[in-house]
Amino acid sequence: MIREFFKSFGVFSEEEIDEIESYFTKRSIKKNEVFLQEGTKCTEIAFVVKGIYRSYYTGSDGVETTYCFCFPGSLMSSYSAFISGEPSSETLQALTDAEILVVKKTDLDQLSENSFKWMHVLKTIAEQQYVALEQRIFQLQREGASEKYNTLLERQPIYIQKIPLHYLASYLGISQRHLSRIRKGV
Amino acid sequence: MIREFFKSFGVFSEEEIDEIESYFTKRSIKKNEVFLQEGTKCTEIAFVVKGIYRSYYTGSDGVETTYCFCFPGSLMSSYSAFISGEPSSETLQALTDAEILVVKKTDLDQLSENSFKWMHVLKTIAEQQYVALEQRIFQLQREGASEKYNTLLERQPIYIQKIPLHYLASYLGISQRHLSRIRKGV
DNA sequence: TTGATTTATAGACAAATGTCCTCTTTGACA
DNA sequence: TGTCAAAGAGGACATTTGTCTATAAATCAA
Repeated sequence: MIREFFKSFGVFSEEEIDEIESYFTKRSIKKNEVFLQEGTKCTEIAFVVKGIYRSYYTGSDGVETTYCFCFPGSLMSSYSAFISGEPSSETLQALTDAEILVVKKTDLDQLSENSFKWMHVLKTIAEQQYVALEQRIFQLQREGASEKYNTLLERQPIYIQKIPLHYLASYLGISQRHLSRIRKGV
Repeated sequence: MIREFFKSFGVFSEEEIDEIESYFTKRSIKKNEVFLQEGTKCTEIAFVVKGIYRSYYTGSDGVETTYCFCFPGSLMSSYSAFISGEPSSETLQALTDAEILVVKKTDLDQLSENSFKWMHVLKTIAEQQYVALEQRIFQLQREGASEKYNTLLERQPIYIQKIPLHYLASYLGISQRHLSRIRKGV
């Protein structure tokens, strides 16, 4: 799975992907355990093999807001904290028992500083992350609550099946009460 | 101004910046003129020297939503369209008489394919864009309308002075009627 | 200057959404 | 298995926000 992920960038040879794989260490995480805690630095990045993760941040009022979810086949980190080196404003927590492949940020930094291919891949990742966020901005900005839910149903039906509703509501920027209403079709 | 911009990445020599400058062509644009039209491909990127630009997209209902604003000292393009090569979903329009420095996308693509420094700079730009969007997500997701307006007042007071309110309202994802109420302090 | 357009405010009302609370179901686990 | 916590639905009501409309002020072009 991780091989396909790195192949998809279309720049690495089989041998290089062998080497890439060797940088990653397998780790198992139990439900509700935290991979990265708000306020700490992001020193490693994970590739999700199994399970679902949730990223959330805590407002000044203490309320937790769900920023996003991570599914198998994709990278997981507090990307802003990874980029900046500053303490993370997000917490990454497993919603189910999970399995990840972990790589040190220092390894990645070193690779990118010394390899054009890696620099290229990390640029591509940054761009992909940007495009994904733009889509969310469009949604948060112009859609009403029920449209948001329907868009989610269409584009990411797996979200609805696997994730507790109050997290989804928070992700969509609405209250759980209201999401319940929407689901009822009112 | 554009020299400072490229110097800020900390990788280019004075001579290289001379060369970079030579890729850019000056262009004047009148108020309300369009730099990039929704549905067309993004073949050039601009550095804003003077004036304010607005990026907006049109929903299936025909309503225009303001995605962001561009001020002097920063790059302007439909970044998603620039990345993907697909037709832009945004229109870039001058809100005032403006002056920009334009570079061809093909030039930039060629530079990044052949230069580690450029690849590095473009990666950095992508990351900066990501971080800025994340901040907006946080705001759109968890803040109420009046908080959004106050945050805007604090962080980007220049927005409020220079930009018509209905664009600001659209940018914040609220109606102009409501923004007017908020300003009145109700 | 004059007239037209844009910009900002605001009243009245309807619709959307949030808060607080309760109840039922489900699932985890001791 | 029994108990407890988590998850989801929903009633009642308050608040927020949107829509439609009108008006005044500001801006701009002829």
